[in-house]
Amino acid sequence: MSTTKSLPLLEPETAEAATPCCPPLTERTFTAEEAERTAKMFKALGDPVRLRLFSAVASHPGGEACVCDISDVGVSQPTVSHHLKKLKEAGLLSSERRGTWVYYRVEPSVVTAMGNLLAPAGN
Amino acid sequence: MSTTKSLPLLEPETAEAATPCCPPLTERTFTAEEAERTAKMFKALGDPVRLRLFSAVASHPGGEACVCDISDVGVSQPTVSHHLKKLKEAGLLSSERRGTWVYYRVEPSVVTAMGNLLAPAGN
DNA sequence: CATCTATGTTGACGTTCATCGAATCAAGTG
DNA sequence: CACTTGATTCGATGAACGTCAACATAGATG
Repeated sequence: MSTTKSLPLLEPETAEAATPCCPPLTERTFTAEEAERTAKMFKALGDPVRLRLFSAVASHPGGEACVCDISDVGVSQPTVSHHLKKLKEAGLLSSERRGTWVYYRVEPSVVTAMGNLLAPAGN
Repeated sequence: MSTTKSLPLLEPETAEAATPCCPPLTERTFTAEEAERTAKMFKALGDPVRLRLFSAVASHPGGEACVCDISDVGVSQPTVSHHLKKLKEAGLLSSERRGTWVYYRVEPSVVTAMGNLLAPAGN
């Protein structure tokens, strides 16, 4: 697909977006690059369908769920797959195939890092 | 249109997006409506320019800043104004005019609520 | 091998979004 | 009054996004 020049720097799909990134939003003004990277994570949760899919996975026992368990969000199967991919690219989910089914799992460190961006200790 | 700004809840139309909303994402699957509402807040931070503006305000002494102090993000003045409005509509910022300048301030309760969505106590 | 089921991928389509320039308005200052 | 800061509007443009239908793939099973 070769994304074009919209990203000056790296964008190896799944991995880089997951890097812990930045200090709390309250600590200092973000640089353009930090903002670019962090915005991707927020944007990933900025869609209702993705938010539902994410909370479905996150609230499943063990923090993981089969696609078949969570795909009842009112959109077609390819659309579900598309959104899960986005969440994966943002580093919020990881996936693993086990036999017939594919399981998605929450990446707790990334989610916690996002939380700390917003609610640093004692704020 | 500034009615007495004694307390931090917002204009009629902007109020909905600001309501604290939902349980932690890990607690249970979001309903469509909850997802719709919550996604708006994440989407508001899902843009690099808005993220920079927000962190600029949040990191200013006192959690508030004049537009003139933060508008150096590489986009035109109407665009800055546009993004600040979006952040306001999402409930993340509030604004107040003092003399010549307009000051934007972080709404800590809303930001904290967002943080708790992601990082509930002890997770 | 043939076939079924569960997912991922592709390509297209319409919609929303970010951005701009330029103009204009509103509020406040001196 | 002129000047400044910031918000608002308008039209326009290109990019990004959400969605689906159709196709492709991987594993299980017959």
